[in-house]
Amino acid sequence: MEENKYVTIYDIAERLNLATSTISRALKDHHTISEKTIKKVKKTAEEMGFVPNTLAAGLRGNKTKTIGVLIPTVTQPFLSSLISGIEIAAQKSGYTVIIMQSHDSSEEEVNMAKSLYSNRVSGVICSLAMETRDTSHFLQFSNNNIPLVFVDRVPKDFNTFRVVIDNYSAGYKATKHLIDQGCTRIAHLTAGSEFGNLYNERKRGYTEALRDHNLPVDEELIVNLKSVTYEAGVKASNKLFDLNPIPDGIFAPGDIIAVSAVQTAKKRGIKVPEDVAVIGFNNDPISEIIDPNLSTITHPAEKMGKAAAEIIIKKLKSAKHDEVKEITFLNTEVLVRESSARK
Amino acid sequence: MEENKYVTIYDIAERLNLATSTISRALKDHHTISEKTIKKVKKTAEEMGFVPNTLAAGLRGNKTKTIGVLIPTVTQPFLSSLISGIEIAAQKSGYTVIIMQSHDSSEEEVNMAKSLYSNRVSGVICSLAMETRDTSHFLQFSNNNIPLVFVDRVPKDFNTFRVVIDNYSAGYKATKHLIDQGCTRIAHLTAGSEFGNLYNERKRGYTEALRDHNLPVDEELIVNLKSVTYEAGVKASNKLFDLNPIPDGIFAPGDIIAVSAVQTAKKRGIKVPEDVAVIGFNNDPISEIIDPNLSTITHPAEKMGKAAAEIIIKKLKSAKHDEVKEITFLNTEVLVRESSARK
DNA sequence: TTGTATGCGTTATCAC
DNA sequence: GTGATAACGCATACAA
Repeated sequence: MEENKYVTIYDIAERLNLATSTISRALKDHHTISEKTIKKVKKTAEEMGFVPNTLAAGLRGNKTKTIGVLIPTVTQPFLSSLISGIEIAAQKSGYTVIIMQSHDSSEEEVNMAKSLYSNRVSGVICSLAMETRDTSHFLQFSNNNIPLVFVDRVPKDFNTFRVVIDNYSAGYKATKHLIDQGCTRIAHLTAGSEFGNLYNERKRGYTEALRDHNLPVDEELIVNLKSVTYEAGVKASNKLFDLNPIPDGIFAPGDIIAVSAVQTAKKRGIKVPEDVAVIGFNNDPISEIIDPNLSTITHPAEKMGKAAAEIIIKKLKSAKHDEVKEITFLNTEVLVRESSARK
Repeated sequence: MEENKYVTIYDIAERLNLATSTISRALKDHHTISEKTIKKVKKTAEEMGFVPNTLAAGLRGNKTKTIGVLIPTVTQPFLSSLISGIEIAAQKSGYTVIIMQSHDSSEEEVNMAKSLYSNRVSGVICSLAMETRDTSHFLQFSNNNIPLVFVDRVPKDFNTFRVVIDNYSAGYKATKHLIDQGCTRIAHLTAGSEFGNLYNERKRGYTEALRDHNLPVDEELIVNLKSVTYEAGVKASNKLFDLNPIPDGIFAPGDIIAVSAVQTAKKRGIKVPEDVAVIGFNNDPISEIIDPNLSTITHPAEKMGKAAAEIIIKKLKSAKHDEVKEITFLNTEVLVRESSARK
C-alpha cells in the first residue's frame, strides 16, 4: 500500500507501458482485451494498492451505483429491518446504500432529498416523515428519471413505485381474530388520523370487521394516540381500563403500544388474555419476549426492503422510460401467541 | 425544475453572461464577488433548479464531506443509537453519513472498507465485526491521513482514535451493586472470550469486584455464551438455575441476555429480585418495558456517536498531521430498577 | 487488441 | 470584481 497518495489507473498505465484506456477496460474484463493483459493489469493494480475512484467514475458515466434511503429514523425495528433488506439486495448487485434520517421532520426531509440528489444517487427509497404533506421535493427524482420507491408510509398522490402492505386487510384480520376468540367489546388504539392513511386503513379494517360480524362500533373504544410511544400507550390503555365494563379485546396498530396495553393490564390485575385479549402489529423482537408473548400481525420489513431495492435495480437495468409504476403489496399474517389465545 | 437534465454552473453562467468561476464563487459567498452578483446568481440558480454535483466537487477538491460508518448491523439498539448520534453531529457541520453493515463478517468488513475508500470518504467511524482479528484493511485510511475512529468494539493494537466506555469499571460497578444488595453467589454470563476484549474487560471487573469483597470466584457460575442472542441466554440461564443452590445474583453483559435470565427465572418460579437479582448492560429500550424493570448499566450510544463524529470533523478542520490519537472514555452508570432492588 | 483524445462539473490559479 | 483555463480520475468514441 502506497503512502499518502491515491493510486490511479494512470499510475498503472505508466508502470506497464499501456494506455489508461486499456487499464480501465482490463479492470472491467472488457472482451476486447486479451486474457494476458487483463491478468497482468489486475495483478499490478492489486500490488500497487489501486482502488477505483467512484467519484470520477460517477462523474464520467453520470451514474453512481448508489441507492439513497430516506427514512424517519434507524432506531425503529421495522425501519432497521427495512434497511437490512435493502442492503442485502443492493450488495448482491454491487450497489452502495446511503442512508439519511429525516427524524420525522419535513424540513429535514427536504434537505436530505436535496443532498441525495446532489450526491447523484441512482435511485431513492423513501418512507415519509410523519408530518410530510407536500411531497414536491421528490419531483427532482422523478423528473430526472431517477427511480423512486416509497415504502410503507407512502404519499397518496405521487406517481411512482410503492411497496406496501394492505393495511386495511391487516386491520381486518387482526380484528376478526379477536372476534374469533370470542371478544365482543373490542377496543382500538390508533394514531395520526389526519395524515397517515396507514393508521386510518388499519382502523377501517377494524370497523369493517366489526360491522361484518354484527358488532357495534363504539366510539369510546377507539382511542387516538398523540404519538406512537410506550408512554402514550400506557395513557390510552388506562383510559380503556377505566371504562365499565372494560373492553375484552384490544387491537393496537404497533407492538410497542400493544405491549403497553398488556403491561398496564397486568399492573391493574387484569388478566391477559382471559379478561382482555391483545393483538399488536409489526412482530417486533419484543413481541416474543414479553410475558405473555404478544400476538401480532407480521410486517415483512426485510422483504419490503428487498423488494424496493430490486425494483430500483431492475428499473436501472432496463433503462426504459416507461410510465408503469406498479404498487407491490406484500402479505401479512396473524401470528397467534399467548396474549390473544383464548381457546 | 428542468426536465431530465442536471443544471450545472455552466448553464447559469450562460444565462447570466458570466464566467463559471464567478458562479462557483458567488454560490459560496466568496468575498471577492460583489453583493449584487451573489444575489443575482443565487436567485437564478434557485430558479433554474441548480443542485451542486458533489461528485465533481469531490473529485476536484479531493474531499467529500462524507463520513463513512462501518458497523456490524443497524438492527441493534446500541448501534442504531450510535448512528443517530453520528448523524446529528455530522449534519450540524454539513457532513453526509454513509452507512455500511459488515453483518459481523470480516470478509464483508474488508469489502465495505474498500468501498468506503473507493467513495473517498473524508473520515471513517467503525465498530468491529465480531470475528475480526486482522485489521490491516483499515491501514488504507490511516496511511492516507483519513481520520479513523473506532467505537466500542475496538482493536487492541491499532494506532488511531477510540471512543469507548471503561468496560472494566462498568463490570466492577455492576457486580458491586449486586454485592451491595446482599448477593454472595453472583453468576456472570459472558461471551466471545477469545477476541472481544470488551466482554473480557467486563468479566475482569466482575472477578475483581468479587475478590475485593472477599467473595470466591466460582467457575461454575461463569457461563460462556456462543452468541449474544435471547435463545443462547435462555440456555445459559437454565444451566445456572439447574445448580444447587442457584445463584442469588446475575450480571449479564447485555440487556437481551439479562431479559432472558429474568424470563427464564420467572418461568421456573424463581423470584426476581428476591431469589435472584439481575443486572444487564446497555439500557436498551426493552429494559424499561419488561416486568420487573431491568436494572442495567447505561451505555451512552448516542453520545459516543456524537463524540466520534466530532473527532473526525475537528481533525479534518485542523488538517494537521499530528500523531496524537487519544482515547475518549465515556461514563457509564448503574441504573437501579426493580430486577435488582432488594432493599 | 490496444491507443488517442475528449469530456463529465467543479474549483483553484493566475491573469486582467 | 471578474474571466480564462487547467486539473481531478475515469470511461468511451473513434482511430489504428
